[in-house]
Amino acid sequence: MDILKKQIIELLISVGVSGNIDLTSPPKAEMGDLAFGCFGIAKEWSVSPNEAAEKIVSEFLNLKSEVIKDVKVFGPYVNFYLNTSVVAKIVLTEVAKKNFGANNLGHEKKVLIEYPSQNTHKEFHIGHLRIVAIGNTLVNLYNKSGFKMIPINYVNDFGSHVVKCLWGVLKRNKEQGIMSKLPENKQRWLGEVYAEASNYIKEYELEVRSELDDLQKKLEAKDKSIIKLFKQTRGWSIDGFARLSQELGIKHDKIFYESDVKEKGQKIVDQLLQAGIAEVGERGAIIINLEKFGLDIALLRKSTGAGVYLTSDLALAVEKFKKYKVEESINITGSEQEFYFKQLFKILELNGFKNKMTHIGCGLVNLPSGKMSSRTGSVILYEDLRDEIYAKMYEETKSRHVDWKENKIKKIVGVLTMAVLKFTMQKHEAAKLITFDMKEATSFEGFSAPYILYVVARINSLLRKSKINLQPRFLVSEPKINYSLLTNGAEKKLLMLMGDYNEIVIKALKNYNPSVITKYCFDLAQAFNDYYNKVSILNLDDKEVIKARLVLCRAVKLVLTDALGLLTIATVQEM
RNA sequence: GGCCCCAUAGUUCAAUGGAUAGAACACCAGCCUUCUAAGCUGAGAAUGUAGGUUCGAUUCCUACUGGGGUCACCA
Repeated sequence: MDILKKQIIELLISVGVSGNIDLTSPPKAEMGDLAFGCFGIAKEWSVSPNEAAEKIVSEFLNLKSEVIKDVKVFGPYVNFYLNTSVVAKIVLTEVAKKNFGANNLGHEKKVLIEYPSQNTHKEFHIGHLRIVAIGNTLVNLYNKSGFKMIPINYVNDFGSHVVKCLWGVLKRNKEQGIMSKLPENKQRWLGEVYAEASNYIKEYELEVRSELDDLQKKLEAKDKSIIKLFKQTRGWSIDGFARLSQELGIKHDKIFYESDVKEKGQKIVDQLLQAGIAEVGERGAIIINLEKFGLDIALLRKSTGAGVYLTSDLALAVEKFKKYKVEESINITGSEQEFYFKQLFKILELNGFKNKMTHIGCGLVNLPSGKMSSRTGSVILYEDLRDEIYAKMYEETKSRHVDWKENKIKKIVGVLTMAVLKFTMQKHEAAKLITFDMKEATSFEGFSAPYILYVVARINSLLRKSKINLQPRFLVSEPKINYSLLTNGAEKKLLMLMGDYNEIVIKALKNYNPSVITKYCFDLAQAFNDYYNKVSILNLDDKEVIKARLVLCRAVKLVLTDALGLLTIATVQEM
């Protein structure tokens, strides 16, 4: 498609158009395939956009081009009607190439990406799922764009949430002797204990404050009375995360823990204090005044001497660049941490840190009832959502395919479940808050993963039933295909969409927005369903037409599979 | 209260400052003796309010209204 656009842009230049030439898609198929808006050039020529369009079209009548079938004026636009067989040849040849849709914006540049930065001793809910889904896709988008991505995670295993959770475990154990009869999913159990404890603490803060402070001091001093329980519970969380990472397709190069960098962070705080950048605040806490930057006051060290999240993050920033020598570091978190990251980056800057750091704030996942809150129990855990979707999907699949074996159903339902989870979390603009609706998430119609996987399954079925052996994918295109047999509007629409893939990848990357990809998958799948319902692909007399259409169908499958792959969504043969 | 973000059909979401504001769900009317009906076709339905910039504003600016987030011992 780049090739195609380039040809048209060159022709426009040859008739005197200059500047940044951008070709867009007309709103309706009857209005052509590509359009050039004459607003900019009209100004340059000191005529109205409509006059400029007329002038360009009259010049075009003298030009000859294989690609362009016709050129028409629509008000201020010059619209091009393309020769479908030429488009087919170009697009289908491109799609068959290895790594179709890739670009080289990155020039091998090394970039580090940190997500989802969750905590041990706490629950893993659907908000975390969203960050994981988006993070995974960003890694893929960067890699497809010629960057060398290094995904890492930073797990906070040492904050006051750990203290609260341990306090809760001890309390429960004392009251119920619970440690001997723990459930299998201990990571989840810790999350429950944390929620319960933190709820209790909020209510009876004054009574238990000193107990908590004492526990935190013991923990930081690695006191024997608590360190064993800490290590044990920390291990449960970490094992749980490892399982979830595997399940969700996260491939971290390394996992940093707060306990690794905490002491280094404290040293940086000392330096900041000595340099006069930080100061002593209320009750002897160490703070840094960022009011002149509009960033209020940040706490670097508690009055008890204990560090906070910021303390460790200062050291982590240094460590990351030292270890990986990357040109940029990206953090993906929930948008509620935007202010925090502004403070962090400003402090690093004041400390003479010059490396490029970017924060991407993903919109939170709300429920129809409002914000998720473990306090009121209105939290949807990732595992619960997964199981719910799996159950519905299983029922659906079983009722459709009574003859399928249990193993086959389970395998396919497993793929579909992950697809639904990831698609749901990426169908909206990444930065925007979403309202999660269970009913919608477990409905498998319309703008959803099954709709798209269904198209891939249909194409697989066509390819199986055709009994025509197409060339393997990477032997470029089909040498014996008669592209002029692809003529109808639905075919052209599919070709034009596939031709856009390259630009879609770049757009998604530049906006840090995977929803550009989900939307694209849906558009392409929808165009295919339209095609599928309009024409026959296999039930035809002319074998050459069957072959040409099959090659087109296979191209759609390849592009959809690749795009879904960016979203870390796998496809199925049948469903 | 300060700062940041958001406001589009009944609902959930789209739309680099450009053509008649697109989808999905829900609702109503149709399509399986034919390649997978998790599909397709058709109908109704929307830019919070008031200004401004522009040839042109859902998009940019200002104010207002409503919602969310955040603002040193939480992460």
